[in-house]
Amino acid sequence: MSSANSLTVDDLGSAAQRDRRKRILDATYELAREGGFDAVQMRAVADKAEVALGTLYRYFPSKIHLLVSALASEFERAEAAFRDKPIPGDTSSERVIFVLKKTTRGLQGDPHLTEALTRAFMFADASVANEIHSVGMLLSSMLTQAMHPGKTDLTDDDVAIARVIGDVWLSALVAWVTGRSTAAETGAHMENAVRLLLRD
Amino acid sequence: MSSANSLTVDDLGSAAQRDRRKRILDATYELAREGGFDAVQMRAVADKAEVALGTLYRYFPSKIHLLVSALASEFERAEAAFRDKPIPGDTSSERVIFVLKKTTRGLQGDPHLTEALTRAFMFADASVANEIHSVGMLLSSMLTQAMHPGKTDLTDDDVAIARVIGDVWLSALVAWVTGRSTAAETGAHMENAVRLLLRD
DNA sequence: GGACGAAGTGGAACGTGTTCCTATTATGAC
DNA sequence: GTCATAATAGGAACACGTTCCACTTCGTCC
Repeated sequence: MSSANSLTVDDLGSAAQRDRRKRILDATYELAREGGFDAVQMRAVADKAEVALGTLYRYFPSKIHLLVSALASEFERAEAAFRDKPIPGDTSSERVIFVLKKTTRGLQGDPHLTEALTRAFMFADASVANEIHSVGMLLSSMLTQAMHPGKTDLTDDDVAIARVIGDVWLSALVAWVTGRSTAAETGAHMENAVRLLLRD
Repeated sequence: MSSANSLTVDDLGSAAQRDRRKRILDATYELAREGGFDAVQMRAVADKAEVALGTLYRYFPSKIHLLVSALASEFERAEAAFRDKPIPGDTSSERVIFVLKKTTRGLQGDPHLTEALTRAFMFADASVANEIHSVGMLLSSMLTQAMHPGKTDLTDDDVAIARVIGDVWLSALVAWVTGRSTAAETGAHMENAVRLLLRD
């Protein structure tokens, strides 16, 4: 696995380059949606995005970087969607469960895509730290906002709870994408965890 | 990924076969300890175990099956070690933290081995369900025993809590083996989670 | 002890992630 | 406009997981 970083939008000077990057990510999504992790083959991505294989590797130094970057931009969309509208629910747990279920349902609507992104996330090593960190921050921010809408001075416990919920969510997702549990079990397990952590 | 199962000890008739299986797992451990996931190369395992590549694949239908089987037998050892001696600690949380820290320290003493086993576990798909299930049961049993030594009529909450702790442990482990968090952070995060879940 | 099927050997071959090299094209300084 | 440099194209080559095949050995039943 390479130690270089993926090229972000900000790294790219010209419009042509930003367009190449977008074509690559679009091709990745499409292949992932159709056939999951295994279908995202680097030659296929390059072909579909109409870039050379070497160029693909210049933009994303490995398949894992590529998929985790795709995951990160998916999360950016999700986080942005929650940021504006208030989250329904009277208690922390209701709001957190709302966010989890909504996000999870979104993912479960695209099982192959989710499988591809989750597998990549779990397989990522330290060289993907930047991309992983983005995802972690976004998830944590979504959860703490759901717990305490508008609150900025979060306690250590708030952050710890969000992190535990994030862990459970990830484990549940892995169990689901790898066919070890059903969507319903995933949901029930997450609700259980939230109930145990946020007793309000 | 193949859909067949790994051959367990019970599946194997002759002593020569059990010996082959053991040689394969020993070779796997040795390579994993030296160089982690990437160093466990199927040709290298076959060479070191002195079996043909085809035989290796007969015993373990993929690299993932092989490594998750190795993980399962590691957990069997750990679980057996806890089963006999009483677990020190006056409260549930103390005992659970003891078990987690002890197990984690054991794993952290062999970073490459742990990396190999954890990566495999996280990458496993439904075809590895049997092996995964063994690991899950052993982990859950260790945790519930630590929470309530000797108790047999566990409540749903007991089981749910054990599962959440297991999830956190796994996420922490993944973060550690992929170099995203230090051993100390891993420990602190697990303690936090236990404290939030078991308030006694 | 001979026959037969299962298990094992040795190794070629294939697919896909990754690397690398050369030729060509775009970009920017002057 | 010209040139130097970087970026891209196109594709060969390599590594390792996996599959497959022809052959040999082992265990078992008669």
